[in-house]
Amino acid sequence: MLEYAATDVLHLHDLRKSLEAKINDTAVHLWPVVDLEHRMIKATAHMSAVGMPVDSGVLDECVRESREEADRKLTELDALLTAPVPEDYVKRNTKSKSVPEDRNERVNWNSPEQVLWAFREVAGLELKNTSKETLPEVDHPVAVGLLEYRQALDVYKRFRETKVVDGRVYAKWNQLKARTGRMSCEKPPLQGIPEPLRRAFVAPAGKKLVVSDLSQIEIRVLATLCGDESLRADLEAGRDVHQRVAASVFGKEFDEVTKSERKMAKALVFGTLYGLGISGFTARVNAMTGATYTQAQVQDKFRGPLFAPYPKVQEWVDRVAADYEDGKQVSYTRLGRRRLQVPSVPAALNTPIQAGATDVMKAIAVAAHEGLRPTWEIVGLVHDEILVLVPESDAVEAKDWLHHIMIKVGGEATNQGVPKAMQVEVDAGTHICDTWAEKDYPRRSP
DNA sequence: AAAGTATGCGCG
DNA sequence: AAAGCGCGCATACTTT
Repeated sequence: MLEYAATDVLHLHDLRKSLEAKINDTAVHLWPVVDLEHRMIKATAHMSAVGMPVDSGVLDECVRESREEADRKLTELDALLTAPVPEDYVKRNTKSKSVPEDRNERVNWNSPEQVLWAFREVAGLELKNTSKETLPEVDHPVAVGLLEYRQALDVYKRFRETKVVDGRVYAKWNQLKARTGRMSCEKPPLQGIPEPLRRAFVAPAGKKLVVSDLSQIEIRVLATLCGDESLRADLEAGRDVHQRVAASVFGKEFDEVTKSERKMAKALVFGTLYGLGISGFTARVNAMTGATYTQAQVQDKFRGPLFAPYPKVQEWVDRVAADYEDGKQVSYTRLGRRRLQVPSVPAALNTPIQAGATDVMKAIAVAAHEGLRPTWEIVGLVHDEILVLVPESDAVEAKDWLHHIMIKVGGEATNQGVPKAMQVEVDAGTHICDTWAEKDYPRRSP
C-alpha cells in the first residue's frame, strides 16, 4: 500500500524539525550548505505537496503491456524446458505466494537457483550467476529468453501498484537520506523511472513541462577539484570530454571515434573515477570488447592512456586514495557539506564529486523555488535534472528563466571558492515538453 | 509470522 | 565474483 500526500501531508514545521539535527550533522556550522539545506526544506515540501503529473491511462497501458509481453516470454521459456522440475522446487513454488498455482510444476524463472538448475538441465551449463552481465555471454536460447523476460516484466513489477490521484502521483521525497546529500525518492521512486514508462508522465491539458538537465556536472565538479587545465579548457570550449578520452585510449583522431568507443570510454572514466580496480577494469574491458586481455595488457592499452589528456585527474585520484589510506575518512564539498566515516577508497573518490554535484543542484532548486510564480510548480528533481510544470502560455518565459538559473546559480555553486583560473562554466539543456520522454528526443518546433 | 539477507535491476 | 558510487524495490530464501 502506498502513502499519499493526502494522508501524509508534509507540514513544513514538522519537516523542518525533523531535519534540523540532520542538517547540523551534515555540515559544519555557518557554512553555506547549512543555509542551503534550510531553504531547501521549503522546496522539498512544495514538491511533495504538488505531486508529479501522470496520465493514468498511459500508465495502465504501460503496466498492462509489460505484463502481457512478459507472459509471452514466459511461454517461450517454458517451451525450452520440458523435463520435470525437482520435487524440492515444486514444493517451494507451492508455498510461494507469488507463484500462480498452475505454475507450481514449472521452473520458477524468478528464482536464480532454479534458473541455474535449468541451465544445467537443458544445456549442461554451470553458470556462476544469472545476472545480465553473465547471460549475454551464454550462447543458448534460454539466456536470451530470460533476459527478454526480465526486461519485459520490469515496468509491471515495479509500477503496477502506483496510485494516481487526480492525475498526479504523490511520492515521498527525502531531503537528507542519501549519505552524499542527494535527494532520494520512494513510493514510487520517481528518480528511477525506466525509459519505457517516461511517456506516462505528461503535462495536463493547458500546461507544459519545462525540463532542464545539467550537462556533465560531475565532470565539471571534478575539474574544480583537480584543477586540470586541459579539462577546464575542453569544458569551456564545449569539446566532448569522453570523446577525447576515447581518442586517447583507442589511438584515434578525435573525429574518428565511433559511438560505441565513446560509450566505452565514458564507462571506463567513471569506473576509474569511482575507484574501479584493475581487475574490475579488465573485466569491464573484456566484456565490452569481447576480447580476453590480461590485466597487464589492459593496464598498458586502456588504463594508462585513459587520463593522458588530463594528467591532473590521475594525480587527484591518486592523492585522494593515498589520503584515505592515511586515515582521512572525512569528505567535504566546497559549500561545506560533510560526510563522516567514508567507508572505502572508491567512496572517498566518489563522495566529493557526487556531493559537489548535489550542492549545485540543490542551489538551483532553491533559487528556482524562491523565484517561482504562483502558477508554476517544481514537480521533480532527478539528481542533475529538474522538472517544472507551468501554464502553456508561460512556457517560453519559464524555459528562459529556468535555463538562466541553471547556468547562473549552478555556475556560482560550482565555482564557490574556486580560484579564478580553475573555474568552469556550467551548461544545461532545457526543453519545453508535453511528456517526460521528450526530454531525450526534443521536438524540432514548438 | 516477522525480520533479515541475497540476488537482480532500474535511475543518476 | 570481483573494491566503481549513490539510491528504491520486487522476489526468493533463511533466520528468528
